[in-house]
Amino acid sequence: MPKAIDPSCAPQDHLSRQRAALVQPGAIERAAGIFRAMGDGPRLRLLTLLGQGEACVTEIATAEGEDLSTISQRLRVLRNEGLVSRRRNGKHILYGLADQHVVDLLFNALAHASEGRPDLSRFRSLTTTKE
Amino acid sequence: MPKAIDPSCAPQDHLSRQRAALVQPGAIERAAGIFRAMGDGPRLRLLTLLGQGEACVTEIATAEGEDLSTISQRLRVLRNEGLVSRRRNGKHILYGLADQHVVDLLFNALAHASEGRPDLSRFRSLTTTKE
DNA sequence: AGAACACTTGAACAACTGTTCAATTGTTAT
DNA sequence: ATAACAATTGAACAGTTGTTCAAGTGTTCT
Repeated sequence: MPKAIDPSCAPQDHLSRQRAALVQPGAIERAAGIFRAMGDGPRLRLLTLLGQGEACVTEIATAEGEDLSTISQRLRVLRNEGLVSRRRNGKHILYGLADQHVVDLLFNALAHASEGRPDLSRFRSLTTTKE
Repeated sequence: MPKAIDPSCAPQDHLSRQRAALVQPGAIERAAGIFRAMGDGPRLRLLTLLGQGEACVTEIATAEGEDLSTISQRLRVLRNEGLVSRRRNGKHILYGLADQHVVDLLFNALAHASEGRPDLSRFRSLTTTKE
């Protein structure tokens, strides 16, 4: 029974799929950097915490039960990818989520990762939308 | 001039910010896993390629100029996080993006990473929406 | 000015990750 | 059944990453 059941993978089909430049290569690398920064449990927890509003480093450290240095290092990674905002307030330095894009990414991934949809109602609203 | 300019970081404020259980802890870990899988240039390129439609491993390998094994390993990581779909077609195994969530994450991050907005018009439509 | 607080940084070390290779499985064709 | 093709797997090695520590910067208070 010599029947062809390989309709979508003919040899010439392979050649036709040229390496598409759908997005500029730099964009992919930057996006990967963003994902890499978010691809760490402790760091992602930190972002969700900042999703509730701005917080200073000490505040975050006590909330997470970690020391200042560790938190500062995690924030550095997030900052290098432009995921968090940073402003001084007296002695303290307040961190927040950088923009709505970050909120969306967080929201999207958490929604995907949660079967019984979580309560993210307080999330979007507190994005420090003040410019 | 002894003026207090530290309104948002009083000590009692720090204590009030309880470790919020906005999302279940497992969800954060899973989301981190997803981001980690996407946080690698070659793997992310692979996802954008699959964003154009299903492709078999050989096809992907020639498009990327890599060998089968390397591509297969990358796909394994993506598969472990549920980011890609997989189905057999004759000799070949066709991979695609798992669902709309993945498309959204990709779209979102690429949009964030691109200043001069890229042409992603062909992206959303070809999501292998067939179940 | 000095002391105390808030945070950052570079270096070092352990843990993890990506690629490659060789061997293996599953499918189709002869 | 044997051969050829398509893809997967485990192991090994190199490169990367996260945490911790000790030392440093900048700010406020007295």
